[in-house]
Amino acid sequence: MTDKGFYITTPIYYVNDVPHIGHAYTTVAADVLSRHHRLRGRDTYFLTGTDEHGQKIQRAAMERGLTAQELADRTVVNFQDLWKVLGIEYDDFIRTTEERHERVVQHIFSKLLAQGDIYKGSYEGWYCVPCETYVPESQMGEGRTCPDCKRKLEKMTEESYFFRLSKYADPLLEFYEAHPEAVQPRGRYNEIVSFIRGGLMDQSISRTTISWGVPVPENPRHVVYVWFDALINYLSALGYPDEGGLWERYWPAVHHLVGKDIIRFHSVIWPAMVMALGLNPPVMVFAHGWWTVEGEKMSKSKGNVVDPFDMARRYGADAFRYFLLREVPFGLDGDFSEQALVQRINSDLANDLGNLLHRTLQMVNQFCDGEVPASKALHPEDEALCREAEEAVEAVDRALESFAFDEALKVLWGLVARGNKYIDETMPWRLGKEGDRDRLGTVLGTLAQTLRIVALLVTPFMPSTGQRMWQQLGLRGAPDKITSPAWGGYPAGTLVHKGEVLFPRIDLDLWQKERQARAEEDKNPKDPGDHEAEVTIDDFRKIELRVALVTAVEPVPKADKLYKMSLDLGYEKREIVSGIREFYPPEDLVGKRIVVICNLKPAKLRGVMSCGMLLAAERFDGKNLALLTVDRDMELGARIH
RNA sequence: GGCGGUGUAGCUCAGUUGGCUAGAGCAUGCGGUUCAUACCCGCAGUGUCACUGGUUCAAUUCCAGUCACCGCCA
Repeated sequence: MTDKGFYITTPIYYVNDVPHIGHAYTTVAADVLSRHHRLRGRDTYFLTGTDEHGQKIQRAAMERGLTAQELADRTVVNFQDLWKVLGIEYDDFIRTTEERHERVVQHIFSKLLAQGDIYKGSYEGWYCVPCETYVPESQMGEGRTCPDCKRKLEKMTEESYFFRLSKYADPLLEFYEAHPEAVQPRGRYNEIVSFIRGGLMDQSISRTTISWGVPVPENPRHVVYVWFDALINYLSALGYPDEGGLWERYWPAVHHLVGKDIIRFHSVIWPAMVMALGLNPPVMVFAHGWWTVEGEKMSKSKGNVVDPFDMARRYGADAFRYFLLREVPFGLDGDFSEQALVQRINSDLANDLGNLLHRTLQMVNQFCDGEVPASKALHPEDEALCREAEEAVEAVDRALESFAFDEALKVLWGLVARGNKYIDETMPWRLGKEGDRDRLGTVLGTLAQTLRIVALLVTPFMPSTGQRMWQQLGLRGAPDKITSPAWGGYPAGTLVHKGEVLFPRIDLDLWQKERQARAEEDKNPKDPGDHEAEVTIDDFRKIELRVALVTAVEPVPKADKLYKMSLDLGYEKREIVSGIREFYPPEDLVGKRIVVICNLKPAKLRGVMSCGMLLAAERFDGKNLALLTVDRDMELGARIH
């Protein structure tokens, strides 16, 4: 590897998605590598972000009565929150709707257009008008129909800009022949090379049928196609092409972690784009596998999508991180199940690691008043453990050099097992009772040294666990600041602070029962109980509900829950007061079409007259609510029956 | 159909350029221990190394074929 630096990226995630285990997987992996290399003193940069352009976003926004930007602003938070919860420490988070990105997309487009790597042509394909998408030959249904809506496809010709990918087939092959490690794992490398050998077609990179994207500077009727736009984030985030930008420092020492579904974009189109810019292609694209859930493919319709927030809350972020990287070799597909996660927690985290720390500190407390004594003469078994620890440090480094997270963790747990065995062999409790202070001190000191190394090695994988071990061992500073995990860094005479166990064992019977109870509850939701007496249709008709547009929102003074909202009903304007301030910022409300009761008797709230009431759904616990809106365009004042 | 990969213990997988009784973890059984989160340590296993044939003193490892599964072929 180059010592130029270590630039690691995740894909930028599409804001239309809800974060799931796949997003968490890639990002945790990148975080571990980033933390690890940083700790080894390497110049490291970690980038993640979101992809916010494109037709799907545009349509999803319309369906929810938002602008595309509003939708993006709202959902980007899902990702940023998840990264906080999972302890992800990125250096930068880029959004493709940021000015710093769009500017670079336009710059690159213009540059490539000027030098002839982009040209104007026409795109011909089979188009589904209702779905507004082109359908490739391979995905068509019987008799040229749309795979989604089953309707007939139409042949369409559209003006489009093309990237001259064909020109880069040979340079790409040359590059890959010289750098067989540039696409990993090996199987993917073979696929990519044989794909390129089959010849490359120029790529359509602009659309005139959609508007949510970066406009082509030379021809604003066109919007840059979302993939061309998105890939550029890896450079735009580094301040390309500005002089003195980070890209000069980190390019091409970039390592792209991607799912196997998007490897072609990253190892064919993207390197070609980069070559067209006169830069060297990325040093590595690593395609990891996919997760199934309980043996089945994950899908929204099956309802088996794993929610990383839920896993982190229920089992802890560190345990979840550990499981993802330990269970399956990076690059292969894996299967997720809560059962397997719980087993890992119990056997690896609780029994092996947590218990090793716990029993060691317990003996320090019990036999040495909480103070780790100085080591005296070393016996062969002490030296063996020391050697083992030093070898583990090297082996973990080596494994991570090839992104073999599972190997690294196996090595580390081998050291933990050695520690447990060492205790059984040396029997420090017997030394304590027999009063062999010297030997006891040496044994406990050796264990403390070992645990210190374990904490350091564990930290990139499980940052808060490393921190907790550090603290319990009574060490100063922080494990994510120590750059060389050398033996002997544990000072004699240190007072330990034995605290709560790192990972409580999960009682399997109890866990099963709780799980069943949860499943039951999902099937038979709890009755909230606040039911009303039966009403007739005439009773209901007395309530006049209409569609209203929110035109202005301002807080009511001295009332932290209230807004004064100006509404437009089409035939008249009026003001209402509403207690939704803690759930919606004003800018989220203005422009929304909501549902109001118009014939409610006006009332004065905090000195402000309220002429009507809006409708919202409230969660059982009252901790959130959602406004009622209409699900398609509707004239103001429309009556609701 | 073309190219590539995989098939090893109940489960998940390691097996470097062919060579000592084929390994690890988990799960199972038995024993030890009591500092510890009923934890840890030790021992015990079971395998026609997919199938058939070939090369070789020797093949899980190399070669050919068969079967099964998987990936890529915009």
